[in-house]
Amino acid sequence: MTDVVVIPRATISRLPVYFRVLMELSHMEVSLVSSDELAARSGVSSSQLRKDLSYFGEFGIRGAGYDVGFLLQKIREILGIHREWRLVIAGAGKLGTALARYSGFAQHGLEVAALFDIDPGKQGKMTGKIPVLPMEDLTGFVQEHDIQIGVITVPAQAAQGVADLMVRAGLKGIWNFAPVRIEVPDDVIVQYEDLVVGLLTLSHHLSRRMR
Amino acid sequence: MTDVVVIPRATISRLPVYFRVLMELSHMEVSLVSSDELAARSGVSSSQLRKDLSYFGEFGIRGAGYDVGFLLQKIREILGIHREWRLVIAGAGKLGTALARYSGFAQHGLEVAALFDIDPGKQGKMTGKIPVLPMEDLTGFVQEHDIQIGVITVPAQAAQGVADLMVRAGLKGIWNFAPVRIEVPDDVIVQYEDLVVGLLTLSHHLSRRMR
DNA sequence: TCCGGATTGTGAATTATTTCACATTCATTT
DNA sequence: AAATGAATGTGAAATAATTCACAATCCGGA
Repeated sequence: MTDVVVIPRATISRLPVYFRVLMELSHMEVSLVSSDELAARSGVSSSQLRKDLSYFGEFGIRGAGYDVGFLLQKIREILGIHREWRLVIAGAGKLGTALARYSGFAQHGLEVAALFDIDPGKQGKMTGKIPVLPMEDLTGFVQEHDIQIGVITVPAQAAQGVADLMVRAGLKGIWNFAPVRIEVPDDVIVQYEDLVVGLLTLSHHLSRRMR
Repeated sequence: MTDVVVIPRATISRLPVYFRVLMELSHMEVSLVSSDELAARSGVSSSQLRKDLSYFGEFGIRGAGYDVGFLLQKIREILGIHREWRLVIAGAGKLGTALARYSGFAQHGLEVAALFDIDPGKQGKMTGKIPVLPMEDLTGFVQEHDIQIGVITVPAQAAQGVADLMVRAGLKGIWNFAPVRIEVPDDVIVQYEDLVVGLLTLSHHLSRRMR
């Protein structure tokens, strides 16, 4: 009877926020921060913050607060960004190329190695420093360049095919922007991202309020 | 003592998924669907689906299922997309221009009217059929063209200034891609969208599993 | 070395969300 | 018109997440 500690989904999604705030504090040369201060800057309650961190260990100093550098390193480890991840993007359309050039990733140890597309008109071009390659080269590229994560930015109807390709190539994590569920083996993790959800949530609240 | 029905956040975020599945069914000329079927296609349990819909009314036919067209219309109304929304995007960088051209919006009655940027090098150009205008023209444009929603895709440090501008222009809904909290009056709704969260969530799960 | 002030870490209480299970209701058949 | 079968709608139960509140502990000063 080992009791498995289950970490709430929402806790994980708040860690990147804490991380970012800690980075700011670090740049401001702040070396110690209380849960009250860190929570306020992150937009959560201080008990929420402390509970979130408590799932992973005891990182604070009672009576004092948290050492910014130390906590930063701990969150880095929890989020798995103390190591580098390399990723490829399938679909060199608007979204794929925008993501490829997005600077937010590099800041977190994430390197976009290549884009892939079935359209020969896009192949061979460069998006910034990143090459656009034929989709059929994905498997070889992934294996040669030690890639771990695949990003899907192709149209919905092509998403399952691309996912299958990524699974066969050995990728263990898929970040899926196509608005469809995809089927993958149990050892592959899929993270869904649906931009329309956010906008329609806003639309819903707006239209409620204007009613 | 009127009991206020509070609708779970998560319920709202599932409606766009149901909507999309219903659209597919509609294209497949399916006119009646059971909660089991609709739920399975949406990746939720059937009781979840029924409970979600029950917050808004009784839309089904006991013993039979849901009329696809009727439910589609009801969800359209709940999400506020039975009317048209017009939006402007502040920040004509990678993300802003990618969003401007994203076809997913038009499909939901959302029209991107213009992009705004402080960089004169970007002003005057067109992104598809959408003009890129100077940031100082935002207020006038919003008022002349009856815009309701503002999208922020500028760097974090510029986000608050842009939000202030949008508030002054009279926008009541803001979709914020900048990774910072912004301060707005109570009558303005802010929807946050942080792409890094999804990727770092994936990174976390991956690194746990590889441990 | 002891004391006072401050802040963490965490069980317990509360609140929110999901699932269960079945009474209710509707369409269809006889 | 009544009986049958099927699937919704929904209170109640179970589970999950958040907040509360305070004991535990640490820092710094006397």
